[in-house]
Amino acid sequence: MNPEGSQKIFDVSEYDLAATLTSGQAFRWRFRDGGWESVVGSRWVRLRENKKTIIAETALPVSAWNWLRDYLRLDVDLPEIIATFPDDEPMRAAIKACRGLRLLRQNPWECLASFILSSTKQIVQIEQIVGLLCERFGQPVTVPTGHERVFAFPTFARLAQISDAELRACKMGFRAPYLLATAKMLVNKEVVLENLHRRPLDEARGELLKFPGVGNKIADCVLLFAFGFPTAFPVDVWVMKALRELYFPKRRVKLNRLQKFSQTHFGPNAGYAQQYLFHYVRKIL
DNA sequence: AACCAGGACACAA
DNA sequence: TTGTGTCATGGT
Repeated sequence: MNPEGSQKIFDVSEYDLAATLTSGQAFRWRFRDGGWESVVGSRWVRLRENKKTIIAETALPVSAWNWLRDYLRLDVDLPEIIATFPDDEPMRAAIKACRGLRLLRQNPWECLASFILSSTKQIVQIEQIVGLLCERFGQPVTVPTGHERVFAFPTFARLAQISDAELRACKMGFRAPYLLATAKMLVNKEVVLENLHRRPLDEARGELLKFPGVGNKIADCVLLFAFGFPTAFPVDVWVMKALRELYFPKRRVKLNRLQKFSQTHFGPNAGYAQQYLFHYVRKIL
């Protein structure tokens, strides 16, 4: 393919790349030429899946692949996770419909910024906004010869010096001041994202809630998709629909009640269960 | 053409 | 604590 780059074959089982990369946890993966392309950190990468392998290809030489193993969480034993799900009808249906669905481990800042931009937006629109942001303010990364230009996710230091108007021009609307203020707080070290994964869940959530535009739902997304807290359970409109229609049919249950239910019912890997429900209801509704 | 989208926030009651 | 309007933009 590209003689300058590297290729690596990972042995995997129960890993559905398409489901994982399009399930609304990451917003920068695109399917092209038979593979999934994105930027992880500052590296362009293309992933293809065979029966029992994932083939990774980079544009630059790579000596160690732990950055990608970590991102894809290749060490996770999925059947072991699924075995902890509650044994009820909705979960059985979701598991059956989402074989191989995984959670990623994303960069905290990119994840936080992306989900600040996600509120009351459809996934396709979030992808568009994030795409514009990277294209306009991100550092260019090396791509295979002849490939279109690709950019890294912009740093918070870079975004902190961008005007409100420039951000709104990326179609993010009222979310622009939230993103800008968040970037500035990070520059000033009012909140530090590093090592947040070592803190207790509630403390880590408390730190994330300090950012403007971040409430419980977005905080839980970052806790789950970036910091790897296995019980974080973001409840958005889709998960709310899933919980209402699958667990409380024909009863008008309030969001607060659903959140309490989610914290007690889904076990030590509730976050994974949540992702299965999310992906499941979006397929059947 | 209405309705809705991986919400958060200020403000009522 | 629980409910309502508002914010910006575009897909379905």
